[in-house]
Amino acid sequence: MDAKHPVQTTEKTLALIEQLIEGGPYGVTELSHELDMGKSAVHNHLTTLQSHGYVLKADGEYRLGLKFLEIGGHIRKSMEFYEVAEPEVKALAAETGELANLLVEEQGVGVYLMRAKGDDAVDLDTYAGLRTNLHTTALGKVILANLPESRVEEIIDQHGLETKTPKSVGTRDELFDVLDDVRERGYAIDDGERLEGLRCLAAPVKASSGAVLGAISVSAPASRVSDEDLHGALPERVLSAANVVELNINY
Amino acid sequence: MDAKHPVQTTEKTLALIEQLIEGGPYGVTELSHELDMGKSAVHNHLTTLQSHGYVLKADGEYRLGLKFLEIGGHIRKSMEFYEVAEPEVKALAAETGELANLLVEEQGVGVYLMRAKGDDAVDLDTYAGLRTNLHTTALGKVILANLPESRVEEIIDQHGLETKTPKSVGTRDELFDVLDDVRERGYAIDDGERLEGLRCLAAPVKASSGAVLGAISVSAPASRVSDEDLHGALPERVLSAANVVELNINY
DNA sequence: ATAAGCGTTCTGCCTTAGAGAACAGAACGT
DNA sequence: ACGTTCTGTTCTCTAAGGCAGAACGCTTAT
Repeated sequence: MDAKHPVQTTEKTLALIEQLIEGGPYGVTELSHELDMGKSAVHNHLTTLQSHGYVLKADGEYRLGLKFLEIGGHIRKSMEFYEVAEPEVKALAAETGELANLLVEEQGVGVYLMRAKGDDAVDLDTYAGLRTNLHTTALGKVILANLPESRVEEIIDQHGLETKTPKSVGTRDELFDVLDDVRERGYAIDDGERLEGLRCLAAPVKASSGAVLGAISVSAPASRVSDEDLHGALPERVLSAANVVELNINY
Repeated sequence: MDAKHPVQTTEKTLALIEQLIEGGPYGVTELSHELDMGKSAVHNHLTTLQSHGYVLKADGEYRLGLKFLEIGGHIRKSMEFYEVAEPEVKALAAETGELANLLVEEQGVGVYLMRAKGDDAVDLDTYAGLRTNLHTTALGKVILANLPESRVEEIIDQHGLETKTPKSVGTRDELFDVLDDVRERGYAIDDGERLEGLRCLAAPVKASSGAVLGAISVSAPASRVSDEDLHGALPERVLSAANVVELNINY
């Protein structure tokens, strides 16, 4: 939703921050060209951000500081869901030896809260804070499957069904069929849809109200996950982890 | 350093964000009282932040979203030092079974980039992004010891020498004596200074230029770290980890 | 030396942020 | 059902201040 009465000055500051995220470090002149702002305006914004710790100057160039990490870390730490789930996800990674992930939905997209690597884990370039379309991962699908249908429609309308690989779900009907399966099974599977050769299994974490809080998954190369595992031992283990989190949250 | 020509509108937005960090979720009216701003101003700022994903509205209340985690994660991931050091710190935690940490200096304070927990690790409430005064931890001391003396003076002037426990260094002279020791030994020790019963050992990671990039540490309860360990096997292991990082960074 | 680049400062016009009032809706106790 | 009192949101108008553009000091290249 767009703001009815946006604070334009703030939007300029945010545009500047977004630019610094993309590339950088930047000089004042460079940024002023990039953003179509006067040099003085850019300078004023940068020094303001700097005095509050959001931006640093080194060798005459400006870049973002670690204040964003501090704020992000603080926000994550204040989430009960994260605090309860974190040890379970780590345990899951340690026991399976693979990559375990924790995802929540925010504004219709998935946000990774953390990942934990087991001894043999593949090294995807996911990281805490990374956003992903919900329909492209097992984690996302298991969340979509537990949202009201109307909300799913909203999310599709807003974010589309952009597809990463030929195997991905590409149409609305296809997605709803998949979500039906997920609901029936209780977990979601991604067999090479996001990344060729990568198998992924996700289970939902639900509050006592039935609302979905997030999802837990394990990702592993297909070579190490047999078809039997994929429908036997693995879902059992992931569902059990999700269940422990549910119990700990709902006391 | 304060901005010469601060963008006051941006400062109001930042004040609002800082307030949302502290507590929340907040309503518009509540925030307008807290920050001495009109309701319309608060509302305009909040909706502007919301439309850019920084703030979320749920049940009529506003709170910060995970965009900060995304930005922070992105910034951290783009730091070569972090990318190289991260696997070493994890290995250190796994091998020792204790808590391993990674810290960098920014604007005169220490910022934890990550922590990794071994099987027996104590659970301190540090987290990625957390800030700490440099003189209060082994990590910080090992960084101070590798900065130019003039810079150390600056940092003390700016941040003081506030002390957490009676054992901490409390005076300028005492600190410089400690830093001399650290330089001589090559690593820093914190024996219950920050937290009673907690022993901590830190080693610096330096660029080929000699500039200190950050520090690696292991924290463990005193009951599990004998005096011999503290000056024998443990520093050897931590220094080795720091050394590997140095080699990987300097190719 | 000269020039061309940078970041920073300055000034004054004119955009615009925001106080305050008005409004719509929800949540109360009566 | 009713008025009351919260809330978040919209509106208007004017004083405040953002910022374009010019000028300045500095470093680096020619």
